[in-house]
Amino acid sequence: MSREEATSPDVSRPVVTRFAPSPTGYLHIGGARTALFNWLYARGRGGKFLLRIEDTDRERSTPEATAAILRGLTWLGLDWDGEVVSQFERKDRHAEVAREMLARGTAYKCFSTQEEIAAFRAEAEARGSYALFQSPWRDADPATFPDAPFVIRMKAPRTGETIINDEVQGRVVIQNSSLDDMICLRSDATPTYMLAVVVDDHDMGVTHVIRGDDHLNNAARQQMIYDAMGWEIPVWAHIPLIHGPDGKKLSKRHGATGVEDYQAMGYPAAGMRNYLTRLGWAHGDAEIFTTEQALQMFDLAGIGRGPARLDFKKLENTCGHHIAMSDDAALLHELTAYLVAAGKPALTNRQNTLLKSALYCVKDRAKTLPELLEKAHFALISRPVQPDEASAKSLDTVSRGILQTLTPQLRNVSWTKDALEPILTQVAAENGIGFGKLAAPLRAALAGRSVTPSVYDMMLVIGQDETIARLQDAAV
RNA sequence: GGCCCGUUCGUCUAUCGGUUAGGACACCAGAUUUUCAUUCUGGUAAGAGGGGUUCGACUCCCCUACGGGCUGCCA
Repeated sequence: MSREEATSPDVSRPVVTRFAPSPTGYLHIGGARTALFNWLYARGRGGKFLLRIEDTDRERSTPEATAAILRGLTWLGLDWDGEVVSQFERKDRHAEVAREMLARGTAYKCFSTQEEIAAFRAEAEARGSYALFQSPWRDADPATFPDAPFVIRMKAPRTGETIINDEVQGRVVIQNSSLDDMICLRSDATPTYMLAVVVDDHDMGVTHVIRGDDHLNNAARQQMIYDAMGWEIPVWAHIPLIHGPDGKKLSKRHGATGVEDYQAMGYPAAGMRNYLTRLGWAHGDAEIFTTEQALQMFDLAGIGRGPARLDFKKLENTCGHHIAMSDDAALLHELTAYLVAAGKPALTNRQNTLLKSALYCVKDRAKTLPELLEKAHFALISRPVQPDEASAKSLDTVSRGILQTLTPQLRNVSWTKDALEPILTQVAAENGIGFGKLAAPLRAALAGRSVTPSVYDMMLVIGQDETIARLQDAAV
């Protein structure tokens, strides 16, 4: 199979992967998944995961974007090794390599101006054809060089083919005749992306380049630079991009595209990781798994070749499982971070304590953090309880009367479900109503909601005194 | 325009020439439940189209369609 043949592992080298975003905006969901795949691959193999900010485009790069990317990765729990590398700061090294290519004869100085190149293209277009720009300086005699600005271009082979052995895409053959002599160093001596990635990946010891498949074609040009410098080519893995629910390329039109938006919407990081891992990757029937399990299972062979669409329902379902699975302390911690991210007020100590004791009965019914908070509403509020519209309806005069007869019976009982259950059932029976009819006003009185956990759980969580007080409030 | 990549239920996917094409989400029906939810049971639902190769193709090859990418002194 081509995917197996594509493998050229060098088991003697430890795995080094990297995530290399350009800081032109927030960390979008597709980039987050790319980072996750790199992280999983490296960490699952005892390797290193590096972070490099591709900030060579000074016009569009901002420190705010870099900060947002770092925040996003941190939230997702994707920790990187060593310092964050700024590509811009390595520009001297890039220029050095360009000069070395010059010395090796694998690159050349090109004095063609941008106007000349534009004119060349315009002419080709006017003829209705398309032609690669071929620099007249490729084989020029240095004696003819003008005293003018120049760029350094790769002296790319014009015949033959370049073969990309990709772990995901298989063997991809690119005709060299379809590639031009790309610019490596601009006339202002700054490197282009094409040169900078290769130099950085090489210098950083990157062994596996896992990135979006929009770079698949670029890999051929980059491979030429590796060859020109006599460097070892990394293992390529070009993964399909994520699309919106409508199958179109992900954009702002689809709403939330930044990972921080997801945090603010209350998706737990563990659920997010699980969902993103499964998006475009599979390992048999594994659906819900911990990060430790993902680390064990993740491999390049499991990555699919088609673009995957975002499915919020499945995201929610996955997150629901993770909320139910996570331990209370971690959940509370995450909840705190969520409130900050969502710009909501923090919980008081009292609320925290009550919420903690309420978790057992709300954890497995929430798919997101705000949903969890809503289910735990009864534990977060203090008297007087304000019933919402739906629950207020069940507090009519009849049910108020019932609450009045019930409350005194709650005073001298041991506060356990076993002791409370017979009392409530009996009160319901005495009034000739089903238990459901009694539960409704209880919910309204205790939580001010018509949808809550079991009334027993609520009573146990808030305690005897608070229960009686809330019932008395509602009974008058 | 040229080149490159992709295409299995609505969605994420399994399958690596021989399966009643499996699982998950969603959806529908039923059961459990003091509400909602959870949980449980069952169900609907797929190989883009057309040619080959082969005893046999979802799987290999070609063409078409559709989607995406690259084709910048952007990354």
